[in-house]
Amino acid sequence: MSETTFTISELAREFDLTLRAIRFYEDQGLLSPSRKGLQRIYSKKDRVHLKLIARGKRLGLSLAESRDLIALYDPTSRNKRQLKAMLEAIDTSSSRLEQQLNDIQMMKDDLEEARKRCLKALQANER
Amino acid sequence: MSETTFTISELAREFDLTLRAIRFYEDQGLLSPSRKGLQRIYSKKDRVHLKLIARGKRLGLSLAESRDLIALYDPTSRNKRQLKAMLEAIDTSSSRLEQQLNDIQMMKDDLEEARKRCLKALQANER
DNA sequence: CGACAGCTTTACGTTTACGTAAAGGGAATT
DNA sequence: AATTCCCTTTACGTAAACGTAAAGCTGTCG
Repeated sequence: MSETTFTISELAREFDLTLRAIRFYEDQGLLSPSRKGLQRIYSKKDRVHLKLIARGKRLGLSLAESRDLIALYDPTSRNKRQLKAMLEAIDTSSSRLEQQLNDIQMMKDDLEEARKRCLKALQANER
Repeated sequence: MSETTFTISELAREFDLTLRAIRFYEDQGLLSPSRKGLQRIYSKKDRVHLKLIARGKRLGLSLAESRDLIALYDPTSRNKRQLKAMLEAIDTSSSRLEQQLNDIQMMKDDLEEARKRCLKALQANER
């Protein structure tokens, strides 16, 4: 659209999401595009949010979890209690990511073995 | 239970799943425990399957996707066409894992930044 | 024997994350 | 003026993955 604003289909294309999905995220309070008449105009901030949502989706996060992560980006001033809660949330997320890294490594190993078995079977099959 | 068989609650504890979930996976054809009267007796193979399911779940896989991965472990003889299809499935899964690795790295970086901001805000807050 | 503990089935309910019409506004192109 | 394109709202529908009673079997412990 311009340098700083985006249409819904531009974002849909960029992040491989449907228009319906993007509107749904707005419904859930994760995006807040402005309007030009009826049409939605998305800001850079909206785009960042959507990027986080898409990334979270690929890692199996729920929208609620992505919402929490988005909140970590919001530079609103907070009191001590809130800040400590944020640090805890960050730790929880980090642990989960570590677990996922582990899972991915195991799965990669498994896939590599499966590939070998497959190739061997193909060779035996060739004759 | 013994060295080679498991009860449903043993597996539930080990993989942090509910009994209901495990029974559901059986319903979906991913597990096939034998019976002792009414009670389910799970084999080592069942346990392996469940481990794959749990791992897949943590990475956001659907049950259908986990089912496909489990099939890669099954050493049934296959024809050429099937073997080629398996290799394609393996490639697809691998690509997805690479994407996830990427996503995790970005998310870790983001979380680290958020943590720093948080600590800084806490410091400013102390005075 | 009674009462838990742990397992079972059946079956309806729920949450999440959208999909899918149906009907229409508004600008541009033919 | 009519078509086309892109966007909109409203609203009902759906797939996946279980949750949650309700009611019953089965072994063991006091």
